[in-house]
Amino acid sequence: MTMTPQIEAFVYHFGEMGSRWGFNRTVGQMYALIVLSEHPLCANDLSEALNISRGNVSMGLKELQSWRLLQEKRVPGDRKEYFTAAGSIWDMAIRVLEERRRREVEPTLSVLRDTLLVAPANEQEVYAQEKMQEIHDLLELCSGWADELLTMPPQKLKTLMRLGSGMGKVLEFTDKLTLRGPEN
Amino acid sequence: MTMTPQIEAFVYHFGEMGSRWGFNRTVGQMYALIVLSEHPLCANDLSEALNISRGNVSMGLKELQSWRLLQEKRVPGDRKEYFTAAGSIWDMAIRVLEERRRREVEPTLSVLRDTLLVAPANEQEVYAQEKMQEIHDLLELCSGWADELLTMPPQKLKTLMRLGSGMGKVLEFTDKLTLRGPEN
DNA sequence: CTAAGCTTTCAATAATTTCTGAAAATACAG
DNA sequence: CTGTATTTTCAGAAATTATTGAAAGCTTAG
Repeated sequence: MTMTPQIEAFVYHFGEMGSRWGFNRTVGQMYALIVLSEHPLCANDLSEALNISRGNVSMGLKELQSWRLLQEKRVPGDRKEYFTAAGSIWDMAIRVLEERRRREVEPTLSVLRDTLLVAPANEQEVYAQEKMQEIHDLLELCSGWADELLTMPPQKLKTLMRLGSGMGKVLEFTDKLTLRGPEN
Repeated sequence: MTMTPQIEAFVYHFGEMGSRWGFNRTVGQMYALIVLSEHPLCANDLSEALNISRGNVSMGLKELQSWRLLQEKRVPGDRKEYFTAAGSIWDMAIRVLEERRRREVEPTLSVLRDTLLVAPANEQEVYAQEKMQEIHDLLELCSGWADELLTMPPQKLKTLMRLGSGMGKVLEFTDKLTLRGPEN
């Protein structure tokens, strides 16, 4: 397992970005390499290609699996476990978003809900609760919308995204509908 | 400056989540406290309330300003600088998203564009480039869509988000339109 | 059952990030 | 200007996070 300079460039870049996506450098590198490899890779391949210890690879694989990003492959007569990326690039994006919502947004919503149940004890808390309510409502709105989008068939979602500025027009139309709808 | 237990709970929680949003614990705490405070806070208020050094506060404020999240207030006859949150909660969300796209997605797109300009040198790179092209296209689609959404008047965006499952129906309608449109 | 081939675990260590506090720089009232 | 209040900077310390590697734990072919 050796990486070509091109592949190496992307793998290292993705490693740097990794922390932004919720995992650390080596986990990012591992995933990038797996995604770019046509054939399944085993732990040793990763360890050698990325120059990281076998133990680190093991932990990284566990992490990637907790994100449901890997597909395990077994080769008959070979005891090693091999891995490829689970699903398409689109699937990967959806899984990362789902998982991040679960890990980042839900806990915050939970804290906010708890806090908002308690009556404000003074002037200061009245204001703070107003703000927390706003944050709560915004997060809940976004979270619900994300749900909606993520469960949509990918093809439909792509259509929606490609609508571009057309979306404004569509909205003017639906605006009129929802004003007469059950909510509002 | 003392925090009530309620406010403290949220401030600390937001500190923990902070790293997910692109800044560190104390910067997250500082921002949460500023958002929840009705009155402008100065560096000393933050330093005392959060038990962090004056120097740390100074760096944190600089960081928050680079995200365009603070509004500076000056009190006549007082040399200190005071800060409040810039804009509404909604504005804050939009700024964080804008900034994150700039800091996280753009660099990746740039690396991908560069890499995709070079002809694949072998079998392995042919496959890798296919995948990188897919990633590039997805990122660009999302990035362009985010642009669209973020420049939309907030009221319109809220309407769109509240559409919920109605969006599927709207899409079936627009599907027919775009099939006849200039693209596709 | 046994032993070889892999994987996992985890204490120790390394690397990175964050934080402090004192000194330097800046801003401003008088 | 001057003197003081305030902010910024940054080298070193502390805290956190990531990584290693050796030992223990599985798994499976024979």
